[in-house]
Amino acid sequence: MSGGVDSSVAALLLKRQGFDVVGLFMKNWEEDDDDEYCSTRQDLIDCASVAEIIGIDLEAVNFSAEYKERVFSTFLAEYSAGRTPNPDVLCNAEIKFKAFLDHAMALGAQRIATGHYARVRYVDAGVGENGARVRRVDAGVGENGARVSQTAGRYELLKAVDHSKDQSYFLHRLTQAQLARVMFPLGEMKKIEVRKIAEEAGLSNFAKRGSTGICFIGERPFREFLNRYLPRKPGPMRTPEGKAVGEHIGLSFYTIGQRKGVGIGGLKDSAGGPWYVCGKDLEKNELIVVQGHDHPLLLSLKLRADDLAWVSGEAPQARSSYGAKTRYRQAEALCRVSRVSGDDLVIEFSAPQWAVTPGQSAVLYSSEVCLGGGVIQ
RNA sequence: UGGGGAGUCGCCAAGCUGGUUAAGGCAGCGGAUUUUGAUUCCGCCAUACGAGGGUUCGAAUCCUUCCUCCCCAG
Repeated sequence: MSGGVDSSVAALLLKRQGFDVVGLFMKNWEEDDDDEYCSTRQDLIDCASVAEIIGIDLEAVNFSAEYKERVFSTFLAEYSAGRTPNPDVLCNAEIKFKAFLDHAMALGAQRIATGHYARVRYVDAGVGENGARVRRVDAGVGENGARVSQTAGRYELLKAVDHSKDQSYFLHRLTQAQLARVMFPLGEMKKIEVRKIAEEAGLSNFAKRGSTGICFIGERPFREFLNRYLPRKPGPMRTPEGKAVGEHIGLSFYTIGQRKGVGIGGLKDSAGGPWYVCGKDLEKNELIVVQGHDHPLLLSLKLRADDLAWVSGEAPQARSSYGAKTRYRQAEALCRVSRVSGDDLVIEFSAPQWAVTPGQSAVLYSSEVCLGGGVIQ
């Protein structure tokens, strides 16, 4: 439980369904305990309040060490390499659904549940991707816990019913073993319904604003935050034609498609549109910028990804008509997988994608099913 | 130095045949959206028009002096 409405309602729903629920509050970041952006204290208070109301025990666990070691270190390494990682994808794979899952199991739990908007279903053996003989894995199933050891079928990660809140993107690196022990009680609900349930149940946080920013670290001025760990390294900003148009503070502090912070004002003979980052030249320490949101250099028809992870454990077939997302909250795009191996994957889109960014995850979908994905190169 | 041109918000840039509150864009700031970083959307952003004098009921817009910059001559 985070202290937000989602995980609170998730706990509430399970409790109502008769599960023996224990709330676990994770604290995974302790470098900013006293600063203005730290909301951990309040979050814990909210958790305690909710736990009291729904009548469950609450425990706190601290995975700060694991978080730093398995998530934050890669986060920094990626940024210093000029890329733009998605720490929350890693956080789910390594912390929430690994360290935390293990901890819960050690405590004697059968499953863990979170407030994510996504669904899991168990598919019996012999049924294809579009098979009809599927069996929902939800709160009603699972007395006997995980089925991962059975060779009979497999688990699928599905999008949330409410596509506008779907968070399967963040969960795409989860494995069969992990999914076998996971429940997402909110997968079929809409956010408004969740808040309504919270309000009706008298949960004090029913109207609490959703948290954003890197999970466990929270929302804060990003440049300053990054600058605490990475040094500035100024250099020129250039157009693809080589014209110098400004100065950057360090390649790590920018991402592809970024407009804010580029700081280029009006130029003598330019059209006057905003400037966007479209590339980085690490050798020369130059930031490449273009003018206009629809500049061709901001568009990609294909991408290569590696560090692959597939929910089923097996790579999907190279074929057409998959859906793919190159970042969270971007419309899914029609694509074909033109090459896939154990090491990497090449995706070709039917329509150009805007600001495909190295370090972000490319996630594949087959209609409602999240297949997994990799890291964009 | 002579001749020509220009000086309007951090940067571009309208307005400069005088008339209520000085366009717009970029940047910046604030907010909305958002469990990454971005994007997107909305709002704010020159009592001030290089400086000083005039003319006028009224000037960024006319006159004048000075300052600065650019171009061509030398």
